[in-house]
Amino acid sequence: MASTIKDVSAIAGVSMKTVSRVLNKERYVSEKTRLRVERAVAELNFRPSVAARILAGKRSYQIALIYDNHSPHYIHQIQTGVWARCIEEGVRLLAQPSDAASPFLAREIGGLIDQTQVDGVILSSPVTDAPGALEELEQRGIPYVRISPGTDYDRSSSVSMDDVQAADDMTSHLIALGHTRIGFVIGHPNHTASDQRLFGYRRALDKAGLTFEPKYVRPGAFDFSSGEAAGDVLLDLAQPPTAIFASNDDMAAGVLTVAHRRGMAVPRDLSVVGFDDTALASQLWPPLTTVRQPTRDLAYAAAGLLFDAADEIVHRRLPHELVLRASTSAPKRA
Amino acid sequence: MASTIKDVSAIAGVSMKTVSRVLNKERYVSEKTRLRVERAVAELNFRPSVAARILAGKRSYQIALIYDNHSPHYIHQIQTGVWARCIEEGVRLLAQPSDAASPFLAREIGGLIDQTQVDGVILSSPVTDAPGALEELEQRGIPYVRISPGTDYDRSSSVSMDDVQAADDMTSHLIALGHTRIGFVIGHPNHTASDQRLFGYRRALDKAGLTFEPKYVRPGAFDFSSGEAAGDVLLDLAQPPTAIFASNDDMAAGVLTVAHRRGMAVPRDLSVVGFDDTALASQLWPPLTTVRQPTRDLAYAAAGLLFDAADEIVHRRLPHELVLRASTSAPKRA
DNA sequence: TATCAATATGACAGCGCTATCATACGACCA
DNA sequence: TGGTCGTATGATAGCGCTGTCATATTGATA
Repeated sequence: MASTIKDVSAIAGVSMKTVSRVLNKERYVSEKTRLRVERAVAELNFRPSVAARILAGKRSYQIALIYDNHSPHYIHQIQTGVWARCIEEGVRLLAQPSDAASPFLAREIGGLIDQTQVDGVILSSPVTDAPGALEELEQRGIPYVRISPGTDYDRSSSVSMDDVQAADDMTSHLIALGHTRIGFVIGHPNHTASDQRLFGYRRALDKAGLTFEPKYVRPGAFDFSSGEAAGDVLLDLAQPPTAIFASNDDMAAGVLTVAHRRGMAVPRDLSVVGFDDTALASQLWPPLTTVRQPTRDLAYAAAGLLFDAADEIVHRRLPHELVLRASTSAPKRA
Repeated sequence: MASTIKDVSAIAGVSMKTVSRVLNKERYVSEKTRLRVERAVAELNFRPSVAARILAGKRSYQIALIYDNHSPHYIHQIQTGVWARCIEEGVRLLAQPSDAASPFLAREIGGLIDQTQVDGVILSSPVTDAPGALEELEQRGIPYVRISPGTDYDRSSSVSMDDVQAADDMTSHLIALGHTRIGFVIGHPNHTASDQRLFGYRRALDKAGLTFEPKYVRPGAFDFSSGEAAGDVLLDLAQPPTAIFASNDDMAAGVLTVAHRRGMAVPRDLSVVGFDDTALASQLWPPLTTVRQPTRDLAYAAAGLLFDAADEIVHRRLPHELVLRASTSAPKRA
């Protein structure tokens, strides 16, 4: 069946340990023997057993990605990014869905570590902010990196974008177009990014000397139907907004649907913008002006931080970008 | 740190082997000792090391899911379904992206098995039809189940839906509405489902006594932009179709965008339908009439077949459903 | 030439489990 | 009463690697 390190060592005419040295790129192996071993490995198409490595060694060559997010696009990009970096490193990725609000989260993470002996963990938002989870990881001394954490910023390395600035940029863009009544749909209350985007919206209004009107701000949950609900309320106002900024693309799609349903033309009668730049944004009609969140790159960078794991804590901030499409224009003259 | 089976056996006052028996639900353990062991396990919060189990035993308590698909929604549903079933079984899932067209696919799968000793493999379309992959699995005697295979139907257990019938149903629905010029956008050539959906479309035309017009059929690739391209060609025809059936929702979104861009009202000027019923379908304007493909359930069932693995080959076929939304109506009177 | 560090290799234990085989204890039948 | 079976438990080996320590072998230096 599958060959073992013993088979390789027999063919190469060296000890098992020397084969192990070659596999792990340890020092103190002569060029000559290294080549002999590598030839034997290739000949047998030998792959070391992960299980045996874990059991015998300190490293497991596995990391876990823990996520709780209901946007398939977001998860997909996170997975893809982390996975790409793992491939480069020759490390296996265990993708672990979970429930950030579950009281058993810490226990589940502990179980995962005991069972798999992963070398490190990547937490994506909002699991990043589950206090039990962080404690569990620290108690076990497992290195971890967080993607877009909202709290305990100094507790671990992390990667993130500047949600406040991005929301500020987007709001300022709408103001620059001439909008003064700008609706806002907040994200899911579990995600810290929600607060930050709201804050950026307010900051931009302040800077422009516009007064913040609570009636123009509606709660949401990052999903399509909460966008619809918020859109309906906003457009029912006596003085409806001329632009609506939804905290993510899914909710923006909901707003767009409401506008269509009411026979409003976008962007002529209403400008709509989102956040994330998921595939959805460019597949809607009209294509959505949005903020490009570098999700894949954030995930890639997070894995990088984990592997480079110097002991110091590092925060990497990746740039966002305004993506201007066809869902925005100057407001209609009243 | 993490406790071992030895710690448990000490506390419970039994041998390691007896603890092992309890963990594996083997026969021949008295009720009394079983309870004692279970109490000790709970007390220590003990989780057996997967690595040690793999190394010592025959089973690895891991299965792999191999996919190559660029629709995040589809992957997400597949992953979710398989994962749900794995949880029930207490089995770990390794999700493995891959490239179905790669000449190294078989070798990669072989490597995965050697490294991880997975107990079984789930292949999702189109990896299901990569001949090298199947050979590799059979040669190693690893049980595998395929989700929506297109070829070698008798070679393994599988789960699938009836793509031909579904496309037939959808086409018949359009015909029943009064459409006679029905455009069709084919799926990605790598996926067998593409052929089957095309076949179903033709069968429905035949049954209704409509002649098949090659000019109404355009190639596609299951992505948004190929839908746009096909839509443009179809709507440029001297006698354009009054309805367009795209082989998946992403492409239907592309067609919808083309229609909007031309100032056509959907469904008044053009009916558009898709296939899959991804989240996208209900987030578009107008909401898309489509075929609900039971992706999550297919994945769940596939994992079930793998675990039940009687030696016989089983094919499970899950029902589809026409989801009628607002993107279809009778054609405009000429 | 003797000494030492740097380099190169191997012998062997043991990681935490499961498989195999041995053993012990009733219960039951002839 | 002894033999046999089904049930319940333990002792021990070993899965395929890596870590530790011991042991060459080299080249440079005193």
